[in-house]
Amino acid sequence: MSASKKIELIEKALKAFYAGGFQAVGMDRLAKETGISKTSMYKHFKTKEDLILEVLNLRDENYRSWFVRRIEALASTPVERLLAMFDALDEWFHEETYLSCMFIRASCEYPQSSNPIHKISAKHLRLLQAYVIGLAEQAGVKNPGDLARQLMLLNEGAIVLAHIQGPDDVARNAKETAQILINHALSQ
Amino acid sequence: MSASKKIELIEKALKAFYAGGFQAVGMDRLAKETGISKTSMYKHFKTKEDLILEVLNLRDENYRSWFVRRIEALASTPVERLLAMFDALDEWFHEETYLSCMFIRASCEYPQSSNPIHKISAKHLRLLQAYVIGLAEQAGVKNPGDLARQLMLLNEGAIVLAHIQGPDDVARNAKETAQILINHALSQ
DNA sequence: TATTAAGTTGACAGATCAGTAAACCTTAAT
DNA sequence: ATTAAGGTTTACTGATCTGTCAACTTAATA
Repeated sequence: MSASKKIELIEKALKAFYAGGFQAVGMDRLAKETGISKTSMYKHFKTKEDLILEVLNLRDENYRSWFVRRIEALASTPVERLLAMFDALDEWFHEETYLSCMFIRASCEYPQSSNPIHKISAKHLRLLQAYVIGLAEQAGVKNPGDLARQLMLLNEGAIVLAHIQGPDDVARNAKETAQILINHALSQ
Repeated sequence: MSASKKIELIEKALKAFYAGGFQAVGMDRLAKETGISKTSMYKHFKTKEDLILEVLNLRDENYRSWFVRRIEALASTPVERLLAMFDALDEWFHEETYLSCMFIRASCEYPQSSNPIHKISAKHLRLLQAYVIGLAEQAGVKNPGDLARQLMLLNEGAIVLAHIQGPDDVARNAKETAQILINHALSQ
């Protein structure tokens, strides 16, 4: 399979799995929706699970890249950036296709922590948290690790609530909550 | 099907679906694991989805009942109870079988908000939030709704992080974060 | 132009899926 | 002892699942 065809497959698979679910979308349906034959798919992916893993890797890279760039576009200082996290989330929540975070979805469909699909979800969260710790350090708070963990709680909670209850107000509430926590962290 | 057999089926189905996933666990496997024949199951449940809905209803009742009783056992005053939410969560997170919240799991496997399974997840969250608003009101904060939403963000965030990253420290971090938010709410 | 590489099509194997049915068994009630 | 109710066993239908294969088509390359 040519490299460009492979990327095309992964991108299309990402959309299909996100919209329909990893288990609900089978390889026959995936072939129909992507326009790529099963034989081609199995030329480059040993199994369906291998494809899912590549899909999650691509999603991780794309999401974190977007997230960082979006935050940097929305705010200039580290403190403002910590808050801008939630502005970025708000944009994402209000996308018509929003259906929670692909990694939460993956870890729910494959709940055992030993599962490679689940492990990628854990890695994704570690990388996100590392970024937030970085912002918290730049913001000059006394305990950047603590603040980062607090904001991660809000981040993940907002993602879930926006999906289950609808996107309105969730990110705004999370941002207001973050403001309180950041103010508190700065006053230590 | 006798009423007691039906409850037994729902309870055993709850365990099987929680451990393995709603879609991954089929009706044949469910029959093997519950010791109840498929013919019996279909005498009382028109479809697999009907069974899942009953499972979620039972889980909702059981969980909220346990949650309220556990919090009341752990703390006496409304403020302490708001914090004790996270002590209760901590106990749950450290159960060996812990695999996130069944409603987050359900909404991830059935992500479309029009799906009845997804709707039950939304209802569960509304009921939980109503309870927390009640505690916040009793605690005498100026904006109980705001505080309740903040604590729900922590609640859902903690549930997800405990599942994906492991249970250690998650509920404790959430409790410390809640303390900050409660103190802030009380000082308004 | 011939050859090679990459991809498609349609069929297949073996398994599992949700749901149904007939025949049978067990238990409870009369 | 008989009957009714409730449940089980086994097989079934039609569909879908993952993954593979042979034959074919299209594109790229020498």
